[in-house]
Amino acid sequence: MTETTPARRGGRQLPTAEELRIWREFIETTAALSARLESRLQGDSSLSTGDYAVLLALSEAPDKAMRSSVLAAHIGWERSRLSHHLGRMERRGLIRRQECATVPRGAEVLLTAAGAEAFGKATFPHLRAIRELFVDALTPEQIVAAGEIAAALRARLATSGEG
Amino acid sequence: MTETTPARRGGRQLPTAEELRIWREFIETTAALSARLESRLQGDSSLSTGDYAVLLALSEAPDKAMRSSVLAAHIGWERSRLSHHLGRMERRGLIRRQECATVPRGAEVLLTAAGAEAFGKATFPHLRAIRELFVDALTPEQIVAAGEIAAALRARLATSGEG
DNA sequence: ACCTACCGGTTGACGTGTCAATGATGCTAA
DNA sequence: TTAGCATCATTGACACGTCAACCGGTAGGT
Repeated sequence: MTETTPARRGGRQLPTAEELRIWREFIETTAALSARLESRLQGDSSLSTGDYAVLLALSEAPDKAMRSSVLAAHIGWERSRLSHHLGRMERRGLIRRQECATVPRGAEVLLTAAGAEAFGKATFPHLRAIRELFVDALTPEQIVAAGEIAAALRARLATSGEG
Repeated sequence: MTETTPARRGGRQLPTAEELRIWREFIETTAALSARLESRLQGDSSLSTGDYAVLLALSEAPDKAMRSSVLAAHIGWERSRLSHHLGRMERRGLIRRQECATVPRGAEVLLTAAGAEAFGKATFPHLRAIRELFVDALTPEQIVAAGEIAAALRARLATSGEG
């Protein structure tokens, strides 16, 4: 972090070797962490994190139901992605879809009893895993730092071109 | 970070609301960052980050060639994943596979001229994007902290059960 | 020699994600 | 009225990842 600052290198656009090493460690570790959580959730409940996100949103919805596009916006997915995923979840009986009475061409997504039960059983182990693999792995200061780093990265993503 | 320590809560196993908020922000932002890098690389060079990892390893290999399983170990992939990916890359002419003379049943992966050229063209924009979206988004202290956080998370992943 | 066990690599099934194209339906303006 | 046009959702094609099964060959033990 000391020997060669960007300025000293005269407008260099490329990361240093050390920056690149940290980048790789950072991005690969977070990916591995996601994968591990995914695998834990799968083992504990036969749900994917995608399933979990959908079920969580529906569980918190007033009538355990949401319009498809509202749901997509809520969890930050493209409609196409959600549509594919709902198809798979419907096959497994976790949700149902029906025409929406109020909105033309709207599709109402309903949480089934099986879906609610699966979500209920998944919640505790999932949160415990987050605690074990993330919260307990870091010091309180590191958790704060992680939040700040995420915020800074997110801000950069928002300002740089979406492409 | 101070008001309620885990101990004060009597062996609680679940994250606090604030911890959970940071967790979500952290994991979603890193995923979005990966996706953005992927999309940049795709736009600049028509390569995926998987392609890039393979081409990078082959480029650095003595003869621009590696045995399949050595390559898999080098980039940390399962053999099956690599096999599928090499099939796709071979169809696009980025690499070739041939029987390995020295090792029975071994497969030698060769970098083609087209592969070397695609990698060469991709490198600079890719590193520039890493600098723009990661290095320049953070303060030097945050970069160090990111490295330490990654190391701590990685250590935890290594010690907790692989499942 | 033969049986077995492992090793390196491939394959198939399937879940997941993106992109582009396609219905179906209302809104708006000539 | 009707010709666009946006909106909501679905679909198909394809890339990518994991898991489990498979195959060919070498090596060990009996």
